[in-house]
Amino acid sequence: MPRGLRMRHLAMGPPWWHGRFHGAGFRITIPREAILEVLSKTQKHLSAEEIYLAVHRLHPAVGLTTVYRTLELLVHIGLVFKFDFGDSRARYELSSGPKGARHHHHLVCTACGRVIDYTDFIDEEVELLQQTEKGLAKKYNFKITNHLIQFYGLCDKCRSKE
Amino acid sequence: MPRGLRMRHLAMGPPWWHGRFHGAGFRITIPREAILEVLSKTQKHLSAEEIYLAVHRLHPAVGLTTVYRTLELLVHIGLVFKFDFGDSRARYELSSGPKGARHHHHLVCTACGRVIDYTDFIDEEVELLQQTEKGLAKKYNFKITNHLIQFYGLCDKCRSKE
DNA sequence: TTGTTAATGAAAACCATTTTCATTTATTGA
DNA sequence: TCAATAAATGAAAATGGTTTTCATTAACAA
Ligand SMILES: [Mn+2]
Ligand SMILES: [Mn+2]
Ligand SMILES: [Zn+2]
Ligand SMILES: [Zn+2]
Repeated sequence: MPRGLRMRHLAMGPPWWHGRFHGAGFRITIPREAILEVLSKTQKHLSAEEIYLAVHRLHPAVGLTTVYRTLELLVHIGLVFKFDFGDSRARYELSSGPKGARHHHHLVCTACGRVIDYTDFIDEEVELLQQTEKGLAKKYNFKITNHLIQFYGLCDKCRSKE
Repeated sequence: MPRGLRMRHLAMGPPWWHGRFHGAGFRITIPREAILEVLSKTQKHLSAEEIYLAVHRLHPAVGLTTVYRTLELLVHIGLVFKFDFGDSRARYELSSGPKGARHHHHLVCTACGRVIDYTDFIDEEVELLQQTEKGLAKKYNFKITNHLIQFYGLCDKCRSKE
């Protein structure tokens, strides 16, 4: 028996997100495992095709259609965030890992497309957002579930090229 | 001589945005006039096709291609904002009128797609944003030129249908 | 008015995403 | 363990908003 594998399996247990799937009545499949694997191993904001290419290395049978469908599902159950950074394709990012949230917003360079995650000033932001959300909810009778904040400008490198 | 017309013309002068065009070396054309006319007469967030249809009533010769090209130009020179509210087509809005800015952000209903402009809490927001932008500019050496804030949730009507 | 060149419109191309449909596979309960 | 069943998948085609191409038109400086 391959001891290493056995031990690793025992030590790891099923991935933390299995519960989310079973709970919602969805099946755990190789494409889904692979896509979550890819997303959990990067800090980047990958497009559907980039995810497809990464998955394709280990699982050449997985198709781009399935990547799109899986991403839609993951967004739907809240495991993944979908963003538009203005490059005419959707970008995806794991919403949080097993350890918990890592809430952040984005800085987008309008020249080269670079995207920077930032977590500074989040505290003040969160406070303002809560206040704003409360006020808006009352005034417009809106039930706010989410928000999007992005800053646009020129990054370090593109600034010096001006 | 049609006195009414003459007087109106004298009273109005050339539209306020003509200067912006000439200054940037762009020509003033019927399609461009018509598109700005449409945008200045609505509070809605129109799609390219909706603008095209509205322009088409008075100027049937104007094509959809020109609408796209003009909108791109208007966004480029800062007269128009382009938004993505998640309905898979861009939405456009005049950035400000002759009287000055009317800065606002958006509340988007994820059920029916309704978009509400809001201007409340903008003061506090602006303060936080300035602070945040300053901090981010320093930390990441980013030159911030713009920001996007949107809240998502369920509107009045969609809430009661749940 | 005229010459230059930007702007335009129709049609075709583009391309990220979605749909279709026949096939495969995860799950369940006998 | 093994069918039964419905969910999930992959290939190919379709979709639809947007962009490109290219011949024609028109803004405007001289
Ligand atoms: Mn991010
Ligand atoms: Mn608005
Ligand atoms: Zn850059
Ligand atoms: Zn609604």
